[in-house]
Amino acid sequence: MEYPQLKLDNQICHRLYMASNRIIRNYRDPLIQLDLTYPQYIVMMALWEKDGITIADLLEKTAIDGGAMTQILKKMTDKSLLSIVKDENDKRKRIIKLETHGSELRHQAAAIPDKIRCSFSHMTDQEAQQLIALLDKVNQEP
Amino acid sequence: MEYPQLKLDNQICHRLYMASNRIIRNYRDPLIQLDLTYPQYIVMMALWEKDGITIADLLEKTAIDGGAMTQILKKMTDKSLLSIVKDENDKRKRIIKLETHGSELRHQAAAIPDKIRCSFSHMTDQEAQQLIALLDKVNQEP
DNA sequence: GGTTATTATTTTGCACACAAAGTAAATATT
DNA sequence: AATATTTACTTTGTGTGCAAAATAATAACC
Repeated sequence: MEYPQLKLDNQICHRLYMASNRIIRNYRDPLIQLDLTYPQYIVMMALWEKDGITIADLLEKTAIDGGAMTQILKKMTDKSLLSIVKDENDKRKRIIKLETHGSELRHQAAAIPDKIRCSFSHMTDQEAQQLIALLDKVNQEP
Repeated sequence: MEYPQLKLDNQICHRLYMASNRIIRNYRDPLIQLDLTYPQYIVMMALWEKDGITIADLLEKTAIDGGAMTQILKKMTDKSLLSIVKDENDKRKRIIKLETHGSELRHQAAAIPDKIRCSFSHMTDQEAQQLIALLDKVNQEP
């Protein structure tokens, strides 16, 4: 083969692309029960961990795009999951606060089976830990 | 912590999501030189490997969404990268054929540095092979 | 203290992922 | 052979990723 680096089978990025799409797709059904999309679910997980943070903090924690975040938060506000409050100390900032409905959803989310969560029935715990470590290396890149 | 499975740090899927987005983002600049998006680049790689295949074959090889593929191929046709031909044996099928411009782009694509291609300056070859094997396990899932 | 630069967020425009519904042609059923 | 089913692909609508430009408020500078 003239250019082996152009073979799809040799491309880590294509495997990541497929794996990411596949897992998000597997989440779709359980998340529809909660009336959440996958990025909205990430926002919820960030807020369940720490409520009342700024949008900038949320962007850093979730790695969601800033432009998308505005739209996502607007939709989540419409669903009464959270509210967006001005920071009185610094009026450029917005603070995101969970509403009752958003907090309560946590218990339902915890019931999503781990098999669906990770979609790794073929994978041992050790392999999962290995995968996490390798993905962290990828995510350290600039 | 009440629900450790809801912690973002414990989520393989969130790491996959970040890693996939990051690598595709890293591809953006070199691909802009070729006037390609990342999914269009995947289609090109599939065709450079095997020209003259059907859309169904292309969908299987690339794991791109069917609805998106129609639009992607239309845009690539407009850029004279390929043409879409009816299969005379089975008129439901379409055969995708590279045009001259599409074939020639291969040499430019081969010049994209491996560091950008894989975005893994922190990663040894052995770790890359490990990651590939683990991602293949993920991609075996239903 | 007024101008400039930086930070935090929003807006806009394009491309794609996905589901669901639609179309057209081949195949299966009877 | 007429109907039904399946296959191959397209269309539509919503949500998101991304870059670039816009807005607004704070911080920095002279």
